[in-house]
Amino acid sequence: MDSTSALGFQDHDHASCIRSALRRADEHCATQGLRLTPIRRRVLELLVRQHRALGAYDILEMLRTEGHAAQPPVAYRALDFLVSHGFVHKIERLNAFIACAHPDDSHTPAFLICRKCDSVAEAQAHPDQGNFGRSARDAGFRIERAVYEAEGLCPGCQDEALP
Amino acid sequence: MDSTSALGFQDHDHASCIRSALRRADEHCATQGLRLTPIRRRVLELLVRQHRALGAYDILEMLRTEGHAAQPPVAYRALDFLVSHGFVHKIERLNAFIACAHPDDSHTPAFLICRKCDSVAEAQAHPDQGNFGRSARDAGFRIERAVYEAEGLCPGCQDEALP
DNA sequence: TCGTATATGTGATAATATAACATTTCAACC
DNA sequence: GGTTGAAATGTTATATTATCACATATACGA
Repeated sequence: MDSTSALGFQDHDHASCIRSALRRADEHCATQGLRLTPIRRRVLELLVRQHRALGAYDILEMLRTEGHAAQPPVAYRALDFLVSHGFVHKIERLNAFIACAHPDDSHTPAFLICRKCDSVAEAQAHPDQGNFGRSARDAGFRIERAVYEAEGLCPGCQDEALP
Repeated sequence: MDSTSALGFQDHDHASCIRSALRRADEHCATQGLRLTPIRRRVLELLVRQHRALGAYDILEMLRTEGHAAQPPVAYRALDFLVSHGFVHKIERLNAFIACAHPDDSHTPAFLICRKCDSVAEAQAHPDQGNFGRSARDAGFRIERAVYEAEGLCPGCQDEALP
């Protein structure tokens, strides 16, 4: 396999991708005094392994098959932690969650969601730039958080019969 | 009152705003052979009048108080119609709906959502431009639809005590 | 006017998310 | 080591958002 891509529609060395994502999370939490408890770490690992967007109830189901207690708050609390510290993003359009592909730098994620195969790639957005940022400034609006999500067809699915 | 603003954080002549929005919808549907049935028109009117984002169940509630039959599909079907023809947008971040502020031209809406007063302004985005569009092109992704939603503070709410 | 497609009425249920409160764990401090 | 307060977890219940399924009604073209 070839090396990890920042964008996500390519192959990559997934085993090392999983290891490094968890290691980075461990290190970040140690540094910041955050508690990456077993459930939180396990939810992150599930998301990193799957490498696609999962609903909270998908995660809950996986936890259950492993014998964890698993009422909905268990999943939502772990996800809240992971999202609020930038390890995971919520994709609003899908009501689903995905492991962050650029966990080191703080950033505004921008998602490219394939409507055919459900793969999701993460790019970076810059809310203060571009037309949207200008509109916000012109309106006197102070942006604190931004959602950028595009739906369409990934390279692989464009090649197949349409639509 | 002063004239209608394209952006939405300013005052405007709301009575004429409502009239013209409905008139434009009537005309557009006549031209395109679409059926703006009484329920669909009523839902559009409710959204235009309120001039803010409403949940499907808020709309349902309003319909009920008017004596319409009002099981959830009634609201969702009307909203589906209005959204699919561009009269109304869904704000994914809020799971709510808002009347389109630029109903004449087909466009990608971009929302500025005030977290304090819940007002929403609609600007325009250009998915093929900017950093996000470039990322999509670089990844070979074909964008068909895009969600741009920013949360923060509107001009009025920035002036008050924070946060 | 007949037939068909579209829209509506209605009951049920699915899918997503949070409230509330008891209990446990953890780490900081004594 | 024991105490304590904050954070995390366990658990029941419920709120919120959205869709399915199927019967009925309405609109519109042939």
